[in-house]
Amino acid sequence: MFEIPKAYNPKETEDKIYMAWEKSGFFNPDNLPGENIKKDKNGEEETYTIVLPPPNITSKLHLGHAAMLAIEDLLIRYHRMKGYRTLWIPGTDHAAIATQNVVEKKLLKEEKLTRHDLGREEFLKKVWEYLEKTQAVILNQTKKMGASLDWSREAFTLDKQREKAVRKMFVEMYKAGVIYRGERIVNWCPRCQSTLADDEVEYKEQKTKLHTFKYSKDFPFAIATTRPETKLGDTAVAVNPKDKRYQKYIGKVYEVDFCGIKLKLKIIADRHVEMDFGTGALGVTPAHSMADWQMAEENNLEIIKVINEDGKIRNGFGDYSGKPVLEAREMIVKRLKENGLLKTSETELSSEISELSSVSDVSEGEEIKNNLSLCYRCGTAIEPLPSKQWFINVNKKLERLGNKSLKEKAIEAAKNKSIEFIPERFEKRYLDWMENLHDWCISRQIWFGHRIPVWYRKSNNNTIVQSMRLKKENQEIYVGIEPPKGEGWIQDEDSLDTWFSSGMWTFSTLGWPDNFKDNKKSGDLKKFHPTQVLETGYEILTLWVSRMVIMSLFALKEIPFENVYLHGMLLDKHGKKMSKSKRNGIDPLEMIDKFGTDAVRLSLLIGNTPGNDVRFSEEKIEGQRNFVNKLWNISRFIIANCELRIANCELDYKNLSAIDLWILKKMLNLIFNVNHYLMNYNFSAAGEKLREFSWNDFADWYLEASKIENNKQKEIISNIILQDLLRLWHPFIPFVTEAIWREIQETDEQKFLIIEKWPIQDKYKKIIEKTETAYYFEPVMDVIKSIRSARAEYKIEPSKKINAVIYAGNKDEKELFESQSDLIKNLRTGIDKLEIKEKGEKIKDAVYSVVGNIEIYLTGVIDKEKEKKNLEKEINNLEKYLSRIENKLNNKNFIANAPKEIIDKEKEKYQENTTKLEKLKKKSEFAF
RNA sequence: GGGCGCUUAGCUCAGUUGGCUAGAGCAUCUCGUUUACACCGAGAGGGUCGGGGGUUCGAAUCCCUCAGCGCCCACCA
Repeated sequence: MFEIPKAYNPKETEDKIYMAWEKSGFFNPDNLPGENIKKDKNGEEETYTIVLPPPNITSKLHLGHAAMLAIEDLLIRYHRMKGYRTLWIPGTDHAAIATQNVVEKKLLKEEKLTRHDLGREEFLKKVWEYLEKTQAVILNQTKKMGASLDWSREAFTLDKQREKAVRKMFVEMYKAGVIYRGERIVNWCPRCQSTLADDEVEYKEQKTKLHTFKYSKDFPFAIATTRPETKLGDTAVAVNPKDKRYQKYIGKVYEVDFCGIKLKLKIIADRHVEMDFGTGALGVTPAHSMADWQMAEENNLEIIKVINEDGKIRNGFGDYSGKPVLEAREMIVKRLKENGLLKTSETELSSEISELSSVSDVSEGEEIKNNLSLCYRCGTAIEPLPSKQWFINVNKKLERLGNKSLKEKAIEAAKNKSIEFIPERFEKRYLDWMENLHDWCISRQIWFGHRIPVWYRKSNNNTIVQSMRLKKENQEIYVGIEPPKGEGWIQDEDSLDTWFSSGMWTFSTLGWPDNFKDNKKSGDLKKFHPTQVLETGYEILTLWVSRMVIMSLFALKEIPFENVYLHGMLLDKHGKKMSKSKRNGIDPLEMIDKFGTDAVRLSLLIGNTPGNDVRFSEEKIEGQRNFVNKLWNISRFIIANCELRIANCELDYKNLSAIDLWILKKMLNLIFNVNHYLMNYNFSAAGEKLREFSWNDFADWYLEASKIENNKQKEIISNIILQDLLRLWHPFIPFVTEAIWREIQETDEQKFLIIEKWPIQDKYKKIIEKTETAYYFEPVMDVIKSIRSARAEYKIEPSKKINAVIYAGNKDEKELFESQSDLIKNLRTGIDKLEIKEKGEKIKDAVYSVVGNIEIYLTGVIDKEKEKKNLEKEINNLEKYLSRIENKLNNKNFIANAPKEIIDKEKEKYQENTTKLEKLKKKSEFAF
């Protein structure tokens, strides 16, 4: 026995066990023993698949990852044991922009070079060199968490196989007319030199100056803007159609000289213009505002691009050209002021204008609050620019989807519950997002990533395109997986949005497109797609989850996953987001080192409900570490005290004692509850039930009792329960359970807990049915608890023995107590002489308590005052309680309206407690 | 501006379709080295369920309203 250490030592066991698991090959579903696998009605094997949300190659394991891994590994291990052919696919994401940024920064810091100094090829070499070093880190850390991922299927969003898939996808979407090249206002980050998707833009509230001015002396009214420099590209002025002040101007065209630049402005009406803001008139700059672009489309306006990709004014705008926007803004404000066109505190505009603009008291630059758009990566202000980009048309009706668009199908999937969200409320968020979805811009002006598989060949005709629209392009286009044959082809410089490749993750990892010929799935794709659950943080629901749906619908005409489980964010103990800069982060690896992986996993699973943020602290982990050790010691006790290791001997069903039956019933219940909670993704409740059973029921009662009453039966039952308990716990805390499993093996043959069968209730049902034991153990527990409680209350020294008399109330219970008298005497009760009677006389000078029909007298302890007070208190409480029930029962409406069970329950409670009250009162009268 | 979530014991959180005297873990207090475990055992205290109103026989739970906190989406030139 004492060769097993007193405390569980995770450090010594975990790595060894992980290596043994890997060696066993059971992480790979192909290696799972066939006889264990469930079959469906058609005789097909049931599978269970999760794809790991691929972490960025440059990231290190943080608590968010740890929570994700704990949850997914739990689901995977549970289903593997339940007999599904279970697959969990690992991989990493190239995270194009993020990675490129990291390498660029490093390059600048270490070598003082920009990527442009190196050129595309050289720069990419640097990126790959960097990856060599970082890519393995996160995956090794993943192993520390005990993740049972099938490493033989490891993938990377930018490896050869995925590159092929991405290109094929692009080509197919292009052929289907879903991918197109178009021009649109994009969020342009002048620093990253790249477009950003809508959801990559962050907003920051700031104060900015709102300028009110007239374009020129001969323009009839003033407009207001925060960005005077963009007004160089205005082609219209918009007013609200209901605005009486401006109605007469609508439709007119003015040619003005705006600070030296000639503008042609059409007055248009647009209902989105707010009359109360500024002057109620808005200069329309189609090239540099999303909203204005929209107006330009509707009113067929000319589009003049003012600002370049570098954030400076373009050529052709006089001395503004080449100036950064802020500088140009100052120049324009200055010039307007000089010309008396700007409304300032000193200079009023002409009377006509001031009248029109009287709504707001505008000075040279009234401070207003607005939201500045920032790049989510580098924080640089975003410049909306028109640019040629590749898009996915989400609204195009597709023959392959029954003449529905990708957007419609994606909405349908959620509405008809083909895809279910846990928690449910996220379905609404998904739908809101989908319903407002615009075409998805998939091209990014970065070098690292999947380069767009499009090649251009210029023709000689070099016409200058006046408008920015793609009317005439004098070039040939080739879209294909391989570069085209022939001379003069140049590949598109841009790369694809990271989400394009990660959106394909469920099927690109399962062999698409090779496993998809003539609309038929084969191989892994057939076996494992659609996957069962996608588990991730709710913050990337729209960013990633929705894209996966779209991509899968297009490529396979099926959903990528059946369920989406979203976990919350992990906050520090004060409810703040953990971050490196705040230094409030808890490093999971440090915690693993200190408390062991199982403790970390358990603390992430218990007390964490789907979709809700959790506050996390080291104390939580410590508490779970204590439990892990408790489980270790429970096992240690059983191993030491029972001769048999694997219980394969028959139970003598007839001779089960009350406590045996009790624990078996508890176990039956436990299996039911754990299954129920796990199937409903309520991991926390499942864990709590397991903890409660293991610690409070099994250890504190059953094992304690078995010290007093040790027999073969108890050894067998302890063993049966321990084994199933280890199975039930395994998905939560795989290392310690596997370690114990090794200890209880009879043979040298290595058997792994990971592929053991999940406990079934039937086994316990059968035992319980066969037994002739009729008693419940609960009354014994009540008596024992009552005695312990009295001992503590009256401060009886633990070493001091007392005597007890129990009036059982009826014959059955009398027999029960007689059979359990050893336990009643010795389970931390310190009873010397115990008398059990059916009923009897009141006993003077004894501590008295009542449980149900049972009366307990403890003698050898006398403290009349305390006894009296306690009795009075209890009687008082009981009377209050009874009067509450009485009121209820006397309430006609209650009797008329409440369901029968509820009324019966109340009546029962009333009966029981009335009897109890009577007994207490009698004792009280008798004793005092 | 629109939407979602949260507010329950000192702390962190459960509380399924309204129905046990509202629960758990941690912390606190008392007692205890009883041969698996002090990372332990026995016992105890602690809550007007954010405020107000309503529906109902009955509300932590449903509705309205107010307040505070957090998140998401959109965006005003």
